[in-house]
Amino acid sequence: MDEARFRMRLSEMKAALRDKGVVITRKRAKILEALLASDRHPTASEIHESVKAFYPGTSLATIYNTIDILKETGQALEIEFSASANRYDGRIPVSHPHLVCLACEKVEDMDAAAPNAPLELERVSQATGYDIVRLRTDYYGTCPDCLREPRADAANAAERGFA
Amino acid sequence: MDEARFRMRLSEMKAALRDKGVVITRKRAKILEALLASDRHPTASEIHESVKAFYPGTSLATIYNTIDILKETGQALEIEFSASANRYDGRIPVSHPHLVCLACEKVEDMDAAAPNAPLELERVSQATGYDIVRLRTDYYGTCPDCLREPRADAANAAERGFA
DNA sequence: CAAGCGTATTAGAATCATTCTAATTCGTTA
DNA sequence: TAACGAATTAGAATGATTCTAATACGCTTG
Repeated sequence: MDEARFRMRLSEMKAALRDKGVVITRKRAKILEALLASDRHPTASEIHESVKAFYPGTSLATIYNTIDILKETGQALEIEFSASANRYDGRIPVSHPHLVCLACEKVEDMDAAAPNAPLELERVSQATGYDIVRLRTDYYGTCPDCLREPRADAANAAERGFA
Repeated sequence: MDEARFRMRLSEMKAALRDKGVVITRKRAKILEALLASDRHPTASEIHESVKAFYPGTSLATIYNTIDILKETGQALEIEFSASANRYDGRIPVSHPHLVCLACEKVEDMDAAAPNAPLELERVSQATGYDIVRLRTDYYGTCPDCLREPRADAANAAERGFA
């Protein structure tokens, strides 16, 4: 990311926050910079380390706080590796696409139009120089049941029980 | 999943475990059954609840233990929602495919041949009846750097530092 | 410049899933 | 039945995230 793009994106982010009435404090500005400066898709803790170099007293909570605002305003994408409990599939034990219902937390197999995984791995390996061994595809949304009977929480999940 | 498929898959799993010298205890058998019986892609804790109905004294550690064996033998697929720390992308704040290096834990954007997300969401919504709002695509493997200079651990990640 | 107010920030506790540890129990075979 | 290795256990440890309640900051107004 070159200097010009960096600054353009940075002011874009700040503008988006100000539009929502969020105050851009010096610490928050540093958090945005740290996020943009890294080409590693940093963790909250990495951003924290980076910001502490300038403002030693900064708390991790402030990082999470600012990240929340960025997510809410669509200015940062979270790549979730720590969302909730892992799920297990014993029926089809190889990579395949899943549908995740955000309302009832159901996870379904998406059989239709599943990409041909081995071929896809090969294609991406060729294209990127990686040795790709696994592919993950998840679609997030609301399932037909929950669309019919909307609820704010995940009560459906509990209610449906485990069987 | 009908009864016939259930039993077929169950004995397949047991056979695979026995092939590796793993003893199929009664508890382990129940764990396999609970995993297969659920059409919700259960969590470890859900499996635990289910098994406890038959063997009340069962420890969660036993569930994880058995799941580990299933993963190692390729008999269960883990859908990870709890793997490590979340990562953040401020540069491209909308869903796009990522390459994840399992050696150095780098996360890169995969620009080439990115699917057209909005169209893809629409297509899957149509096909499934879900209201799909988000798509996640991750390719896991080893990056070119780590292929050149192989290490068993994630030392690269620390070494490269954060910038 | 001081007072007051609302937001930002803080340290540390709480939570949750997972992994680890060290002791106990089980199952099989001699 | 004894003995051995594997399975299982409870509980502690770990790590990321969220929560909480108190403090600090920055702005505006008097």
